[in-house]
Amino acid sequence: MPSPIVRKIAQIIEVSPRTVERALNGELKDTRPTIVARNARIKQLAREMGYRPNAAARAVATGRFGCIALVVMPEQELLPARMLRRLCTGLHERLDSELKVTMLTDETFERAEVNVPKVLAELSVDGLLVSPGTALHERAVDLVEANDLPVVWINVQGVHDCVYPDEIEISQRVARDMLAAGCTRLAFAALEQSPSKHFSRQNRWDGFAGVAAEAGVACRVESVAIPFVEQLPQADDPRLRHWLDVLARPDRPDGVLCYGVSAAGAVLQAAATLGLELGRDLRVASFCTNRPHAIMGPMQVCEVPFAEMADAAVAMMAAKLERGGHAESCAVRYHDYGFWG
Amino acid sequence: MPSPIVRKIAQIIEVSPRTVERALNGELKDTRPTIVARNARIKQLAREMGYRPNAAARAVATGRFGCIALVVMPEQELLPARMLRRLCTGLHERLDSELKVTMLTDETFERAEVNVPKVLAELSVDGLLVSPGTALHERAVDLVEANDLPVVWINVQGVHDCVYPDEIEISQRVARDMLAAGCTRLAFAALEQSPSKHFSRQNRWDGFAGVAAEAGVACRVESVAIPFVEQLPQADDPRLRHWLDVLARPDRPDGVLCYGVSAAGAVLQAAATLGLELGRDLRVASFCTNRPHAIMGPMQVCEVPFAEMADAAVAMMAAKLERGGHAESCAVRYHDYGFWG
DNA sequence: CTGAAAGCGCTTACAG
DNA sequence: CTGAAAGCGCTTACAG
Repeated sequence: MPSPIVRKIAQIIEVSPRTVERALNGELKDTRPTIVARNARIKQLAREMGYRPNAAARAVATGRFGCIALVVMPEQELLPARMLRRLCTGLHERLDSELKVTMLTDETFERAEVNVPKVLAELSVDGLLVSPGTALHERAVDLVEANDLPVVWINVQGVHDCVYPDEIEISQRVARDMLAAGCTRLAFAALEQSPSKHFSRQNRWDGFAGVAAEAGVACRVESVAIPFVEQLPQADDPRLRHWLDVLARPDRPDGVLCYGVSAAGAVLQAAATLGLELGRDLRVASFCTNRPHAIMGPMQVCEVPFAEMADAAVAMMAAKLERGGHAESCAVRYHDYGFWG
Repeated sequence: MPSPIVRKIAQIIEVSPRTVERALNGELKDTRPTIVARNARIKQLAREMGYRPNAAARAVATGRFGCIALVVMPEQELLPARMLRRLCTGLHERLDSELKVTMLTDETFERAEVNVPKVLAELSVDGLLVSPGTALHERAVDLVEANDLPVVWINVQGVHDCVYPDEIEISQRVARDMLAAGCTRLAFAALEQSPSKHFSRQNRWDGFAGVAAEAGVACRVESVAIPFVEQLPQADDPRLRHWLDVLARPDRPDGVLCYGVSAAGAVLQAAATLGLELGRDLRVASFCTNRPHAIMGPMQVCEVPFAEMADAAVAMMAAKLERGGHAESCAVRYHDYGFWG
């Protein structure tokens, strides 16, 4: 049975409810003025009476939900607003779909069958975008794959159905730029904790060190172990101490690529403290998740291309929804923006 | 008609489909071993056959969607992951609901009736959480209120249905701390562009300057005009130049509260350049949206309590869903964490 | 184009 | 507890 509002409109206009629905859906292509006017009247009435089509009812009838889920992990800070933004608009434009955000918590993993999020336990979306951040829990993979919905993995490196940044290419670019600028002792600044499990850690090093090796230039890792703290960096931060030490050596590096801004902050501050002039004595480049708004110092910043990854993920989802099966993974290129102070 | 899987299970167990559904929903409280075993078998079969209840069908039947929308604006970077996290878990736990994220784009505002997002144009959620960031577009208010769903405004200051941080109280606290530490010339560091329209701009100044005035201590605004750039701060950043100038004066401030980390970065860097010792010559405090991971220098950081706002928003939504009508607005207290280098 | 019917999968309400 | 029926609001498919 049609909704009360639709029935009331039907009564007023003196047509069947089905005709009202057709007019509302724009299914009527009759161009005769009478019909066109009637349809306009129907739409007008619907607006006045506050009619809104029930998306759930349509989903039941069509079997499509018009909704895609974004599955994320709780630890991660890796949910940049610009990615969310592009996912929203991309899904809207390309798939006429909305975005549901779900989180896999620790509880989800612990109590097996009990705490599965509704998106995975019920039928309510047409596909899954999974953005596990830096820590891809094994149980998460199982949970997602237990579902038979189309899946696209974001920022995960795999043979198919993955969208990830081309970390190697950008790292090579940075290394070449440093060499071209005359650097002779390269270093890769990293932290030892969690992100080390993420492919970006290895890829960034491989690309950077690979170019150095080819050129016969020294390159080493400077990795500081600090407990992974959710708290602010401290005044006697171990990262800062480490870099004060490294940059004081006679054979100090003159070109440093930092895994993230956390390491970069330490390098820059140490350099400033030691009176090194950036751009001359030392060149610094850093990856970052979000563009830093605060002044950090003259360095080159490589922003992880989350917006472009979102676009690629939507495109891949569209292809899978249409054709089914697996999709070829997609490495998204960094568009770095130079910034040599 | 029940779903094919349910019917098949019913056939196997030799009961009616309705009984299968009851078992699956845990509606059966009969403790007789035979029944208990049968129900377990039903659940087992459902699992094996990959049965998942159709959320849309349930929504049609019950009139509840089990979903809340988060409406955000595109310009904003104000969608901290921790807020999203708490919204997800809070809605799940307190309302057994999920979260749909929608964005109001410029197109939404321009072409009136055409580009209304589906969440607002259709029936698909039980309520609206609106987080407009720093720029509350007037059309956005209209669009949201045209809907008759329960609404909660996040980070908006209004008489009812709003959840926002208590900017005045925290600013007063900072001012008192600075005075207690012996500061005699206070300054509020701000930028002139967009956030100035947000209530936080006025409130932070009012709280800070109010305490200074009461104590008879000088307090002024140092507001730098820079074009609102989506690009990185530059080497000869106007903010930096301004603060180099301000801190070089003989009557330079010795206690500075910064509107955000963008301003704070300039203050800290200028202080370092001029050889001022933080904590002795100069005390700096700053608001921030996201906890900075990079070392910025010894200062006090007031992190906008987005997680707590999310909790309050969920609680308010729960209340409105239950009781209807308006809810009293809720000012969320900052829990600052001192950090004096 | 129009209308009456059946169907989507689930829940509510009512007999047995 | 169990089952048959009706209903939620929309779409698909089929006559007129």
